[in-house]
Amino acid sequence: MRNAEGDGGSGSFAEVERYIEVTRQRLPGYPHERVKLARLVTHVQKRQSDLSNAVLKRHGLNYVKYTALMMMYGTPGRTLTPSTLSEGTGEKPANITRICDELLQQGLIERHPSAEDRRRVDLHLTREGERLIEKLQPELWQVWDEIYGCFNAAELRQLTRLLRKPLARLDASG
Amino acid sequence: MRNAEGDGGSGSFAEVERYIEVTRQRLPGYPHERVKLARLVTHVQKRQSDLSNAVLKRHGLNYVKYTALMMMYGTPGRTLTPSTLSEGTGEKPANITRICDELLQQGLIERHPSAEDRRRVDLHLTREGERLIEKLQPELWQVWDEIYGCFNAAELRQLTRLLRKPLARLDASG
DNA sequence: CGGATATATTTCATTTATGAATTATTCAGA
DNA sequence: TCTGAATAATTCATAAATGAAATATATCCG
Repeated sequence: MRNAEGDGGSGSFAEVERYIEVTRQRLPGYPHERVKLARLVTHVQKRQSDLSNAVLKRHGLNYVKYTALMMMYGTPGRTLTPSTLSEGTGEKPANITRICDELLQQGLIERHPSAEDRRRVDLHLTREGERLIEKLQPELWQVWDEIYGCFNAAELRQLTRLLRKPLARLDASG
Repeated sequence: MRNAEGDGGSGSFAEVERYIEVTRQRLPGYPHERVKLARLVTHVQKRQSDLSNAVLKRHGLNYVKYTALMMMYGTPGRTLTPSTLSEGTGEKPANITRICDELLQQGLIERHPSAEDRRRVDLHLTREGERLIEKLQPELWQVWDEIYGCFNAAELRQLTRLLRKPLARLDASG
């Protein structure tokens, strides 16, 4: 009743693997393992943002806004700048501005011109922002459990170690 | 190997790891490994879609449109339906409709009512679509190499095996 | 010092993606 | 057979994200 694809067997990704396999046979040299990995990453990412958005929506947030708040929460002084936020979330600066406008509207952050560098803006998590974050945690931990609960400690370490590699590589090469 | 792999180093993800660590100290029970993994997945996904979009843009495509075309290319008969596309790409049906409108405009696919089930629509890759795909491959393989070239065969297998797990799990639980 | 260049943020137009409602068809069961 | 539920696709209003240009400040170096 609740799953859209019950009969297909082991889930929608099986289908994806099938068409990658056909393509591999059509295109000599097709890097099917890398492609499959890329598709997996996309799917997992979609799932995690869909699931967490479902939770966050009830509290007037979405995944990006929440991540922004969490970055402030995890910063000494609970203050950082839009560019740090942009790097940390992967969102483009223009989007960060919009996100912060909204968080400001909601009273979850404050915006102040930076003292040291007047091009900069300091974004500071308000007490209300902190409270919201703390209230939210249990629901989100449940989401992470739902998605990543299938991994034991060793697998988590393994995955983390591996997925860091392509980021380091790209950082270096632009 | 040419990557600057130090984990205390320059990459933007080091910053992310730092704030996760602080948060971990503030919030007892914070599932920092799972959170870190989630953030990694987001970052890697962003990078791969950014990089491939840069290539695809030159050919009037984007990552989703391209994936849609590839799914058709890898399907016997080069024909499938919007719902298959939606599952395979992770995009919502409304977006698939829009995507297909555009691909149609570009002459890369055709749309026909399905014979067996008249609710359905058959999406068929045109000869021109095929040609575009084949022309594009070398450039894209370069992108996948740029991102995933850091992995050897064993690591690719490992990652693929691991990342399949959360998808299977979510498929089952809705 | 002062001009060129780089960095930080924002604005605005546009592209891309989603939710909710709608239409059409199929299917399951009384 | 008929009726209600499920499925497939689309439309439309709206949200979310981006690129490119604009603004303001900082830094580099003659």
